[in-house]
Amino acid sequence: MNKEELIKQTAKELFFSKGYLHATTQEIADAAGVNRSLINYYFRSRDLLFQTVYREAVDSLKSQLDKVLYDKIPFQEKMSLFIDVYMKELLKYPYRESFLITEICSKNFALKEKKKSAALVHFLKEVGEEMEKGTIKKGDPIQFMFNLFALMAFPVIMTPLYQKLLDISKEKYSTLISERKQIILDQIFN
Amino acid sequence: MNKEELIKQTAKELFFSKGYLHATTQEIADAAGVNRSLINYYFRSRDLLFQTVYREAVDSLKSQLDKVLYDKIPFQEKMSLFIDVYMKELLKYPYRESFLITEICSKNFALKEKKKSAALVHFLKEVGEEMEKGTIKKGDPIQFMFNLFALMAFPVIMTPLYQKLLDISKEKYSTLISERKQIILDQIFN
DNA sequence: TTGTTGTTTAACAAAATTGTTAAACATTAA
DNA sequence: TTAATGTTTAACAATTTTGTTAAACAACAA
Repeated sequence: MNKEELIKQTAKELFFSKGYLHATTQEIADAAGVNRSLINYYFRSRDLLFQTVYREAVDSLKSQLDKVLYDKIPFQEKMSLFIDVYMKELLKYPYRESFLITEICSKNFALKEKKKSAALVHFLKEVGEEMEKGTIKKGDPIQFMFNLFALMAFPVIMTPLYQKLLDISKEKYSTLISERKQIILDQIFN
Repeated sequence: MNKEELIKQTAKELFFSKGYLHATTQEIADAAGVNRSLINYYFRSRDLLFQTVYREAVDSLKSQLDKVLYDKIPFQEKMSLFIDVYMKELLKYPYRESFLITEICSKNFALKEKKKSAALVHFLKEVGEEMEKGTIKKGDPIQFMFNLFALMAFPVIMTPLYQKLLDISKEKYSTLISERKQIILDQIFN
C-alpha cells in the first residue's frame, strides 16, 4: 500500500475504530510507521487529513446504505439487509458517529450534506407506504427512522461504557450485539 | 457564584451542552470571564478540572436515576418517570454520553465504576419479573435496557447531524424529540 | 495599624504540536 | 550516463497551550 493510503487508513483506524479522536500528527505517523512530514507532504495540514478521512468515511457509508435503500426487494428483506450492512460498518468503525458529532460541533465543520439525500427521502416514503399497508405500525416515518438507527447504533457506540457498567466480558458483549439484529426486526415488525 | 463553581459550570456547559470537547483552558476561562490562571489555582491542571467535572456529572446523573429505580411504584409509572428524568438530563447535556465515550477511550480514563451498580442490578431484576408477569415482552433484561436507553438517547445525541440531514428547523426537531416519550412507552408496552 | 490568609493577575518558562525548508534519496525517461 | 520528477527525511521555526511564579489585591482578625 502506498504511504498516502496508509496514512489515511491509519487515521481512520485511530479516529473511528479506536476512538482516539485527539491523535496528534506524530501519533498518526507513528501508528502508520512513516515520517511525520509525510502527512504534510500528502495532506498539507492536519486539518486537511481530517477532512479527507471524514469525507471518505461518510461517502463510503452513504453509498453502501443508498444501494440497499434503492434495492427493489420486499420491505422486510430490505430492512434485514439494511441492518446487516449498517451494523457491519458500525462494528468496523464504532466511533465514527461520535466523531462526526463532536467534530461537527467543535469546529463548524464543512459538511456538504446541505439538503436531504434523495435516498433518505425515498426511504421515508417507502416507510410511509408500508405503514399504510399495515406491515409496520403507523406513525411518523422520521420517528421510525430514529428508532431504527437508535436500536442499531447506540449499544455499539456505548460498548466501552456498558461493558464496564455491566461488568461483562468482551465475548459476552459481542454475543449480545450479534443478537440484536433479530431483536430489532422483532421490534419493527411485531 | 464563587469562581471555582463558575469555572466548573462553564466547563460543563462547554463540554456537555455545547459539545466543545477540545476547549482549551483559555477558552474555558474566557467563557467564564475569569483569568486563566484561576483554573490552575483551583484545579492545578486542566486534566484535574476534566476529572472533577466528569465525576460530578456522572454522580449527579446516577443519583437521579437511582432514586427513580428504587422507587416503589408500579413498573409502568416507573418507566414513565425514568424517561422523564433521563431525557431532561439528556436535553440539558446532550454531549455528555459522547464525551464519556471518547474520553474513556482516548485517555485510559480512571472511571471508578468497577462493579455493577446496585441500582442497575435491582432494575434488571425488576425487568425480569415484569417479563414473567407478562407486562413486557420476554427476553434478556439487558437487551431491554439497551433498547430503552438507545431509544431515549440516540436521537438527542445525533441532533446536529440529523437536523442537517433531514433539513428541518430547531423547533420541528424539538417537537419530534418531545413526542418520543410516548413512542418509547408504546414500544416497550405494546 | 499590622499581619495573615486567601484570591487574582500579568509575566514568564516549559512543553507540545504544527508547518516549512532544504537536502538526501529513489525511480525512471531521455 | 544525466536530468527530471517524485518521495522521504532531519532540522528548524513558529505557534499554541499549558503550568509556574511572584507580586498585587482584598478581606479581615489581632
